[in-house]
Amino acid sequence: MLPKAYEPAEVEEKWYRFWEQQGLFRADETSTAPAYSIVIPPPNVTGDLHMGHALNNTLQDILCRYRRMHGDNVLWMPGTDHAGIATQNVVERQLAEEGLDRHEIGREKFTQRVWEWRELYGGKIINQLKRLGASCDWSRERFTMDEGLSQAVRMVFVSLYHEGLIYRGQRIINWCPRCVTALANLEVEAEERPGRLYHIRYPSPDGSDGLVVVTTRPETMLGDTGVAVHPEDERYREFVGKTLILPLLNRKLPVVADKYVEMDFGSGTLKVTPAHDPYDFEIGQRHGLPPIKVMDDQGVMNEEAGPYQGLDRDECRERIVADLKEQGFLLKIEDYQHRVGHCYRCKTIIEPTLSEQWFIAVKQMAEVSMAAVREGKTRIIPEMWEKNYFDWLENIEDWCISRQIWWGHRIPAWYCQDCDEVIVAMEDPKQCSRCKSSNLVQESDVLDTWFSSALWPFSTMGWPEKTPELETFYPTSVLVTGFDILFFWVARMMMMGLHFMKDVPFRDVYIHALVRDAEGMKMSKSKGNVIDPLVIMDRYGTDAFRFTLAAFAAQGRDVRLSEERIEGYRHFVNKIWNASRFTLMNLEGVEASAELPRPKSLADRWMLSRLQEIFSKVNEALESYHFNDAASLIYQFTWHEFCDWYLEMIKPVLYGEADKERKETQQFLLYGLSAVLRLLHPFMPYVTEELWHHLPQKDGSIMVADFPEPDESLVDRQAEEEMAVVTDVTTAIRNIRGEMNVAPAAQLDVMIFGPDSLTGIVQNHGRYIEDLARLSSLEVQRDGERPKVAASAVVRELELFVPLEGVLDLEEESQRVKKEISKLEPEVARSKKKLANKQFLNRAPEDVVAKEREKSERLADKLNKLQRQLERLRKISDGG
RNA sequence: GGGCGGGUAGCUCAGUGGGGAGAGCAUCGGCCUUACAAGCCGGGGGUCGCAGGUUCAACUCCUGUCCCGCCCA
Repeated sequence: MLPKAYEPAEVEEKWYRFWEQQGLFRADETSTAPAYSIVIPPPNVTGDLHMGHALNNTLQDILCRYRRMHGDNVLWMPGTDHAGIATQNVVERQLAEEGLDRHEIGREKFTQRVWEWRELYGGKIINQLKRLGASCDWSRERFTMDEGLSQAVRMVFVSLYHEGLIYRGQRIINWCPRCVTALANLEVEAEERPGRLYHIRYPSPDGSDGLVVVTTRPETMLGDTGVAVHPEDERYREFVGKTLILPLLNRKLPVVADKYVEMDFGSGTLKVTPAHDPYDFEIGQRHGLPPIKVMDDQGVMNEEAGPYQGLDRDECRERIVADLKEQGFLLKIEDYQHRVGHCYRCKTIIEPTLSEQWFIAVKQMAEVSMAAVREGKTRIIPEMWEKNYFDWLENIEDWCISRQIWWGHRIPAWYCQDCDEVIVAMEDPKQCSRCKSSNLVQESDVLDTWFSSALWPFSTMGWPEKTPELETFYPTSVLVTGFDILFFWVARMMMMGLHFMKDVPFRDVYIHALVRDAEGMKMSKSKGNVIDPLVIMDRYGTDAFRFTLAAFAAQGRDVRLSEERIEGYRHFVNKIWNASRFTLMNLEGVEASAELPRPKSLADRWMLSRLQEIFSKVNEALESYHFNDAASLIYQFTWHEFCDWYLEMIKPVLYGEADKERKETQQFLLYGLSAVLRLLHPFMPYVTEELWHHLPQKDGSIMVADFPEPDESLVDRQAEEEMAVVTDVTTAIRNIRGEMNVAPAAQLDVMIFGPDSLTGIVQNHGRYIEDLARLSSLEVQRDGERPKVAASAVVRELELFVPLEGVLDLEEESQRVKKEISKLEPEVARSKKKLANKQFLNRAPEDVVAKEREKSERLADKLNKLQRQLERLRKISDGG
């Protein structure tokens, strides 16, 4: 017999090992079964499993297990991402603890250290995914820095270069002085913060007032090479073409007219710093103003900064402000709220800087990627994200892909030291292709990590080789991910997939929400509101945790997680456990039969019929990514139909003497439980597997059992209708029992009056009612003398009486009936009013009117019956 | 400034091709009834953000408005 409560810790590890040993996660690239494939969003090797991963992978696992049970050939491709900057930061910190920095040990030693680090800790998150129950095909695990994937990266780079889509150029890029690397525009997070507006006077050479410029970053004035005004600005027309003097450095600055200048902002003038602002750079290009870089890579002022050389950019700002003030050039400082770019990895303020970097021209690929979604080759679900996808791709700018770090795919470009030739090739070149010089130096930059991630759906399957995996599993069925990487990753995979595979990387993109804390705040270490999934799994079991995530994963809505809710679903796991325990205790001598007999009893007919609807709705929900609907359907059925009603209804049969009847019901009980377990398996893999093995003759894994599909022939409307009468009557009697404070142990006599259509049902299924409502007798008549001292209720057209001679408090019972009446009256009134409205009768569809008539009659009848009962009570107490 | 999402029971959230408002948790009353007290039975609780409009009929459609969150500039 099963223990009284489910202990997750004892079974989880056992079954995960079992699945792996049985090879149940393995995909077969040669199978002809329908293929279903998902590539995992590769977590960072540096990472620990957080709530985002837990949700993301739970949903993927649900889909994979569901499809597997349908007989699909499922590939869930796992792996990790080398996470260039993040990983490099981790190892650099480690070095710092040893008093070293990477430059001391050199590039080769450093990357070796990173690999060592990866060997030691890189498997951590993989094990955490296993803990979650993820049914990935681990035999195919990939890493973005693997040999094969690196080959794919190189192939893509070389191809795009030769197609002219990758180029090298001088541009204003986003520079992180802490990470000492360029970043893509996407990798900069704009953050609102309080700053200041400095009004600075740039005098004319003759010593007159000149113009006042306004800036939030006074230190950049050291790089100013001009001042711009709007060509239509009357105020400054006379200055155009003249020069001004840059304070502190006494540089001559030409005044130019450019439409980019906003006349209404500040003074309507603009200091132009072409080397430190993207718009200024463009203005500089238009007017021949040279860029002057005034900072080095660490954000320290360089020799161009004159007396300020060697100062850090923040110190420099202070000094400049002080100097300007002292020399009378600073006219005003205002508080000003503005948005400042921060590095998405280290939160340092980004410095826009002129720099030579590698870029991908993405406009064309963006067009193709938009078309693919527009044409429905890839669906984005929920649809609302399509708009974001389009907006971003429409406004896309060239992607800066070079990073000045060491950990990553080194750019396969070589510079000839003798003739300036750039060589980009699949094989490392020995000599210059133009001048044959062997004096070649490889580009030291590596590629943006997202460059390799963009290839993930096909690089993991062996591209550029033509592999059976690609043949079978590309395009993948669905990509499951959070909206935060829609641009970083999804859009870029679309571009690369379409460009190199000539087909979309996935048919569907399912975008799920963010996991937040119970207050709706994003979880973060700095806020200290992080809930650790591993702790949760220890405390409540993986199944309860997964089910909670699924139950809250409503489309388009964030998941607010709190432990209370997880605890609630742990109760559900336990409920299933105990329902199984009950079943197993009552299955003695039953064998799992291949063929089910036709159900005869109401309980069996009803339960089977209800199951069919659940099957069809759960399938529908999972096919359309409505995880929460699927979860709550199963929850509702299992708890409130299967356990609360069905199991209670069949107890007398199971405990009874009638062998044939019992044997039959046992069959259905087993079938019902098996169905529930199979429905639940994608959500709760562990407990369902454990229970599966306790069922008679279930040796295999539930992982490969059939997911239930509806069988129309088992749908039994009549049984459902009759059951509704039984439950309504039962509930009404229980209600009386509760409201009248009748001891639960006391058995009641009940009399029921009403039309044959209903009394027939009550009569036929009286046994259930007697049992469920604990009756000593149930008398059913069409009509007759109503018992005098009795509590009553009206159920449909049935009048129910519970004689409570000597027990009944007449006043209390009158109050109870009155309460019923007062609940009913407004409803009756509303319905009558509606039917009195000619407009309604004329314009509403016939069936709606008919339904309203029927309802009105029903309510009126019920009201009438209650009023008669109230009258009877009054007579008794009057006659007293 | 532009875009998107949300405002439904005390809390967290479902729900709509327009036709009698739902769940879980919490709460109240009664039960240790031999699967489960992590349970069972019963009850209470909402003018569906606000204001207009369309309609016989609006939580649902339209317009405006307020509040909250996110994204982009």
